[in-house]
Amino acid sequence: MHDIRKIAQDPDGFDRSLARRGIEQAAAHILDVDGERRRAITEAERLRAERKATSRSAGQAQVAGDDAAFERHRDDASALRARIMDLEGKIRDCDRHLREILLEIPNLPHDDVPDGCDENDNVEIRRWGVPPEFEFSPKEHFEIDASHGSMDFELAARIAGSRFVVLTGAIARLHRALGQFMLDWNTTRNGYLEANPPVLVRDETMIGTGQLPKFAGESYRTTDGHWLIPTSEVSLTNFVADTILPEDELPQRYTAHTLCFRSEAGAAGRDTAGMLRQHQFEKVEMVSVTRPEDSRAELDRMTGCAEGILKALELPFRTVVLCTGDMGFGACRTHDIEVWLPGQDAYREISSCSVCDEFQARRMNARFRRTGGGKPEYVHTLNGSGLAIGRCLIAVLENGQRSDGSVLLPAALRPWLGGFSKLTAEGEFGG
RNA sequence: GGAGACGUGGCCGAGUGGUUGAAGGCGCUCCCCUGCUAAGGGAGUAGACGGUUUGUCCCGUCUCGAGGGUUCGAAUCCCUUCGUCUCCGCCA
Repeated sequence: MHDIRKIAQDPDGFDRSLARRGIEQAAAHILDVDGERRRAITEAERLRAERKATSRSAGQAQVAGDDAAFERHRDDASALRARIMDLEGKIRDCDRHLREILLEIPNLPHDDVPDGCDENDNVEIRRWGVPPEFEFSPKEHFEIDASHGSMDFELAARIAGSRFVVLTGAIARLHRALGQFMLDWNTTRNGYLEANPPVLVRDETMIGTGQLPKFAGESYRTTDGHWLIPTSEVSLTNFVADTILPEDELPQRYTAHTLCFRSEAGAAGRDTAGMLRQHQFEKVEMVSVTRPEDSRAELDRMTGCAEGILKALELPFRTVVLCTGDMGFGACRTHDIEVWLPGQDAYREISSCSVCDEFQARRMNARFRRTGGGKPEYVHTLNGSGLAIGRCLIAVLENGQRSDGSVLLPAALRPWLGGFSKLTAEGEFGG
């Protein structure tokens, strides 16, 4: 959500920033409605002050036993009432209208974010690792012998439909190990506080992080009105909703391992094979809440945390800055980390780290107060995957595959795999 | 799911229609006194919005979980909603 005062200071700049994201101009309309609202407020407040004094006089007259004066004051106040209610209705309409407009306008990109339309215009900022060489044609994760019998899409389709999978045996355990490994890594090395939050949330929570009102179709809703979170960014970031934090409690860093649910509306035909894109998946998330002056550095820190996990797992990756056209609704700047998938011969997104500045904080009313005192200021919020677990499983399988159908597993996972470091072609642990 | 109770400022806690933005206590900040610790005295201590100003000054309005309503006037009455707690039922 944007600050109307900032829009008023530089309406053209606001519209220019929107244009970079391909959004048509909005400042003039917003300021029109706001002007109308202000005029109504000023007038209503004037009348209310008058009514207040008149009502007080009526009360005093009644106590004094002056019936004539009481009735006169009462009637005067009564006459003001209709005019005030009229204006209050107008103010409500303006507020509602403004809110509707503002809630649907995306965040503005930072100046140094590259312009562009889609993922083709994203800018690579670094690579790590070397894609492995294979003396055979590397397979996709679901084709590899080691995973073949333990990754059942037909069974999942029978019980749940498309875009689900049933994992069994060693693959299921490997998947679980990845989640545990990442969560432990984030708490012990990256300074995040582990949290286990609700995955069903209310409307306001989804509005706070920006999923609602505009993207209702991308998430699932229960019959009693709850939403299934598409990412635990929603739950974790809203920890600070409606609070005023002391400055010395910033930054706050949370991590969680949760299920995530996405309807994948509009993704028909994309990534239909395998478990790259599912309605239900697991993700370890990182969320930071910082002072405004610290958020940009926090984004680099967070990106580094996510990259560190891939390094520990010895998975080659590249990091890109999303262009203005490819950024999410609430972000000012986003770093995507793309892991190398030999089976696809491509880098694919496995983490997305974004700084939202005060965009989400305004929506959820999350503020802090400087140690020296003063007015509360909005915090800055950041979120990033650390990492998407299902996709990480894919990367581990595809990068570790060998010609005999077995898979070498990253050494870092051994403590979470009972000491094993290999999947046999039969899908059993070994080594 | 059934029955009931409750939601007041950083915290505790008064207050059932008229100068109550809100007694009192605690905490915190500043000052005074006392002259190591302790104790005592005084002052201050919410947010949002609008106007004014652009001087971190002033004025006004709103906010007693939230949103509506009744009334000349509501923290106080009514409705809706969210949350908390207790008892019963059910349940991983």
